[in-house]
Formats: sequence, C-alpha cells, structure tokens
Amino acid sequence: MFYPLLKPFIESSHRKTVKRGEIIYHEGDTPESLYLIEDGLVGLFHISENGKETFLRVFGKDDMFGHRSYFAETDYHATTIALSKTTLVIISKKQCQEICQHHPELMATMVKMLATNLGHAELRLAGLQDKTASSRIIESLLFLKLKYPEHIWTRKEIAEFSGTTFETVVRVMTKLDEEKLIEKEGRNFNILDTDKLLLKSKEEV
Amino acid sequence: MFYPLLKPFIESSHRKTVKRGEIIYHEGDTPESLYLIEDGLVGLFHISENGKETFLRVFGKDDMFGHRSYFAETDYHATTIALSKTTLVIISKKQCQEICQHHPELMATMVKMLATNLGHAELRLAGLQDKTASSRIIESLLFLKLKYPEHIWTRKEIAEFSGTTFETVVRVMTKLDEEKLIEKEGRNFNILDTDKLLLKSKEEV
DNA sequence: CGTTAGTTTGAGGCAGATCAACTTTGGTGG
DNA sequence: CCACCAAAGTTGATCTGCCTCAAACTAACG
Repeated sequence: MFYPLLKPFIESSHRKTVKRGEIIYHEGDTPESLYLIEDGLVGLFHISENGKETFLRVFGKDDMFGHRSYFAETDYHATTIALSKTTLVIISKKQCQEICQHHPELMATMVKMLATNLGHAELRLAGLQDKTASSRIIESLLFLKLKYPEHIWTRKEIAEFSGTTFETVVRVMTKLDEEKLIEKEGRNFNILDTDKLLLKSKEEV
Repeated sequence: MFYPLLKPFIESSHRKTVKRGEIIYHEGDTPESLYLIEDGLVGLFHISENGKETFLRVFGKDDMFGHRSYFAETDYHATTIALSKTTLVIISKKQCQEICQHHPELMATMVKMLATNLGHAELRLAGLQDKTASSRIIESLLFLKLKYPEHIWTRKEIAEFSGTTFETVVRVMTKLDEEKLIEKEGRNFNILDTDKLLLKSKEEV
C-alpha cells in the first residue's frame, strides 16, 4: 500500500530477489535501507535464545518494511524472513531522507501506519492474556488466509502468529474441519464459513 | 517529553484534574481530544469481557496520550485510568490539526515516538511467549520502579504490566526480598541491586 | 521415487492460574 | 491519637490448558 506512493522516486533503485526461507535482515543489525515488496511475502519474526519464534507482522505486495527501525533510529528489533519467492526494492537511507524532506505529506501516511500497527500489536498483547489458544488460532486463520489467500500457510507459521504451538494448531484445525468451518486440502486449507468462525473465536473466551 | 514542545501553543487550553482510579476515556470512545499530563500518572489498560486487565502503557509528567487513536483515525482501543491524582491539559482535535499543519517538524517526533512504542509492544508480545513469569515480573519491577520511583506500585499493577497474576507477583517479590535484591517496605518496595536483577531476569529464560 | 519438510495423533507433565482463608497496612474520622 | 475498616498483601492447596516429547505418517518437489 506504500509502494504506489513512492514509485515515482525509485524507478532506478536497486532490486533483489530472495527465495522462501531466506533472511533479509537479522535482529540487531543496523538499518542501512528500507525495503519495498514488488512481489512476494515477508514475515517479521522475533527469535529468542531458546529458538522460540514469534511471528510479529506480515508484509505483502506493495508493503514497506524496515521503516520502524529507521524512524525509531534503533537497530532492528526482529528478523525478516521471506515466506515465498520475493522481489524487493531497496531504498537507501539517503534516498529516504530526501523523499521525506521533499514530501512531508508522506509523513502523515507513516504516522497513521505506525499508529495503526501499534494498536494491533497492543490488542494482540492483550489477547494473549485473555483469549484461549483456539480463539487466537481462529483469529489467525481468518487474518492470514483472508489477507493472503494465495499463500499456503504452514501450521508452524499459524502457530507462531497466534502464540501457540503447531501441534495445538493441528488439533484445532482438525476440529474446525470436522465442524465444516474450514476444509483441509493437503497442506493448504480453505475457509468455509467466515461468520461462524468469527463468532466462534469470540465465544471461546 | 512532549509537553515542553507544545507548551507555547496551549497556554490557554482547558485543564482538568482527576483522582486515582478515575477513568479518563473508555475503549471504544471516539477521540475528541488529546491529553497532556501536567502532573501525575496515567495507565493505558485493555479490559476484556471477563474483566481481565492488561496494562499496556504508562504516561507520566509531560507525556501525551490519546494521540495513537487520533493519528490512526480509529476509536480508542483501550481505556486510560489515572494511577494517581493527575492534572491534564486537554487539546481539541481542531487545535491539534492547526499545530500539526504549522509545525511539520513535530510530525517527525511523533513518528519516532510511535515507531519506538511499536518496537516495545512487539518485544513484550514476544516476551510473553518465551520468557517465564518471574523473568517478566523482574523486568516490570525494574521498568516501573526506575522510571517512576515515587509511585507506590501495587502488586496488581505489576501483575497486569507483566502479564501474570498478583499472587505470582507476591511470590516472586517475596523471593527477591529474601535474596536481598529488593526490599519490601510496607506496600512499597525498593530496588537494592539493579544489575543482579537484570542478570536474573535474563537467566530465568 | 526417494527424500525431506510438513502433518498428525497420543500420552504425560508442569508452570502458573485459580480458589480460598487469613493478615497487614495505612488512611479516615470520631 | 486511637480505633476502625476497606484495600492491599500473603500463603497454601488444588487444578488445568496447553506445551512438550515421541513416534508414525504423507504430501510434494526435484
């Protein structure tokens, strides 16, 4: 959603293609550039010492990432990994400074985006305390599949997004399949009844 | 930290005093204004249907709040409650629009603040998955007490900030008191060894 | 058509929540 | 200044949702 706004400024920018599983930057690295997704899917993950991964945000076609650290003026707080074959446009910090200076109206878009993300992050934080695992899994299924229907979400990705384990995701999905609210199709799945799922995610506390 | 920047613009603004426990705005309300704290302490909480409260952010002297919803252009996603007697300066949306228009440099400050907050929220989100309750409690004790030493933090507030229960906070604090890392003093407590606490919060996984 | 990444299912364990009963603190007003 | 009492804190006992571990199974790709 950011890309079209910037397109005029970056025609000549450096491009890079990464394949599924490839790391784009690591937590702790110092930002040298911003990234735009020309095509593909990228996940932002926090990986703790014991190896536990938390799936913080997804970025799709036309989304920007790396901007949070750039504007916070800190090192990256998490790691970005390509979830599928992805083509990136790389914008240098210098380039970004120029764009920001000459186009202050983009800052308003950035403020709105960050404020929205902050709200989502805080609601997820709260949800982790007061919702059951299956409620969070259902929410994640809806969010991930409705937003990026073409991607085959693994149980592990869904688990890390919902703050559970992949075994728990498997069990919940099996139950939802039996109840005909989703249908499993190989490693993929489809949503059959969005409304009932939404309802169910709310009544499961 | 925002107040001083804005002081020139708001001399004549409306002021309001609230006492401990008073609600300033509710989740779901539509923002009509922004708030600055002239003096006192305010907490942002998410309260779920079953009554479980999550303590999302603290605001102290010279902090602004209510801005996230204003800039995201959504209803409030959480509730603000005064943690002590607090004097507020209320800025209307119209006033805010004018300030933003005439002082685009303030937008840069806002972007940085939101980006920083988003990073913190996401790290807390990840911490909820990969850290033990006592590790999170120790982090919360350090954060809350070092940032606002004058406030007498209740066990309930600490629990809601760390994502645990007040009984667990009591047990962890009793242990830390025995180990002479903190000292309990009536309902208050003091930090005796910041470094060892920091270390301990890291080794407790 | 072999290999590997991803999925499924069951059994068992535990960190920390919940429930319950009791004590202490510190503010208030008589 | 003291007596009262509501709010806050303490401690122990019990319970449970979900994670962990383990051991097959199966899709899908080269």
